[in-house]
Amino acid sequence: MIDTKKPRPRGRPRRFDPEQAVAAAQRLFHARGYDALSVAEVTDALGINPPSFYAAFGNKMGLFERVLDRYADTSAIPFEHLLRPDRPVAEALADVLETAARRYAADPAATGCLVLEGTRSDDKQAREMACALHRAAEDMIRRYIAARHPADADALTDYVSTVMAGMSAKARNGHGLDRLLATSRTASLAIAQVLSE
Amino acid sequence: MIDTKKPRPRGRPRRFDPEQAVAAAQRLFHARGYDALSVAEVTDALGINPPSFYAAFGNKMGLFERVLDRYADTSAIPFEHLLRPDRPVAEALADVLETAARRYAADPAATGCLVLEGTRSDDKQAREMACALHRAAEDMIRRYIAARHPADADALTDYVSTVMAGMSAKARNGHGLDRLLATSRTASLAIAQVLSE
DNA sequence: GTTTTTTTGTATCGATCATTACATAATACC
DNA sequence: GGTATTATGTAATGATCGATACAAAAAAAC
Repeated sequence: MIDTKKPRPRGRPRRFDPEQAVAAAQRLFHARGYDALSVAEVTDALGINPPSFYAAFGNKMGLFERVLDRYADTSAIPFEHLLRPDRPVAEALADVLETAARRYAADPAATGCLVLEGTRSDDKQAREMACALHRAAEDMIRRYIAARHPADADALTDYVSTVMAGMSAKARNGHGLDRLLATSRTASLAIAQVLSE
Repeated sequence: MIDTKKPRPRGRPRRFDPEQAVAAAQRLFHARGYDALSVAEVTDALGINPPSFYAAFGNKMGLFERVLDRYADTSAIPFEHLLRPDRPVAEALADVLETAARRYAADPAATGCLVLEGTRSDDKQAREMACALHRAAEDMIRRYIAARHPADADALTDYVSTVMAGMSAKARNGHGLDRLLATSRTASLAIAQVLSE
């Protein structure tokens, strides 16, 4: 049995758990967006004062970075699981869109995709951080398509990415699970048609 | 010949033309978005002081309302012209998407759709004002489809609207005319397939 | 020329934003 | 117990936001 309890650090102990705070902040950022969510709202929700916040996370961007990393680990679309080489490409991409529809509507208080919404923030740093994650996801899709349909990879990746961005926007404008699912299925028709040529 | 020059009003004359100011503000709002654009930037760009601004437009929302109306008149997609009963529905909808792609990429300094971006503002009033225009456009599309394909009207309207929202987002994230056009054409494949059943 | 009306320029308002100075409290180390 | 270390609570910082108070200026009306 390995010693799991870490030795207490030197100074005064924290009155809050940073990991738990990141989890709570993820819900807030997802619900309200990076720009609209103020540090004051975060500290109020966490029951802490600004100095504790800044000591733990540096600044608003620092917390958002932690939140994006956590989102990628816990709530983002599992591309590695969906984009498997042992299934038809069209089927895998349709599954991506359907999964996106389900996630974007899963929590009515935090609709859409945190990353996709982040790519449209007014804050340059937050935007570029979200764009980096977004680009990584797009690259996975592009490489997956290119392995078997290299000629269609770029255009189809743009299409899938555009539909996902649209579905995230629609989810935030009130489209529920049923409408998003129907849209994802309609969108998948185009994918099948492109890849059947 | 009718008297075209209006009689000079009573008090001190304005040093700027409100119509011209709305046109300039349209470019600013389109380029930066409702939330990110400050009144100070507007007054600086117009070369006027805040009191002149508020006397002419009431407040930031008042100017945005004028801008949205002007956008609907001058820069929005001409649905009345595209959605004609004398052409195939699939062709008309594909034309809508292609026209959207062209408009969203037309001005590199003001990409995407002013209305669609407005529907995602953090300001409730601005958002609802843009949503009203957006809803009107969606209703036109829905009625046009329903006239000949009533069973597909709702789902297909959602799909077209989602693709447009996605293309607007992509335009703002750097997609140029070529990529948007390719995406619109891919998206149209699904429309044709749905309506050919 | 005086009055009335409207816009202008200057200067500022209170609210909110992200962030921090500073003294105190709570812990480990010696 | 004394000291070093870290987090805390109170209170405030400068910046920016949308919006205004107020008096002077510029025109028409009389």
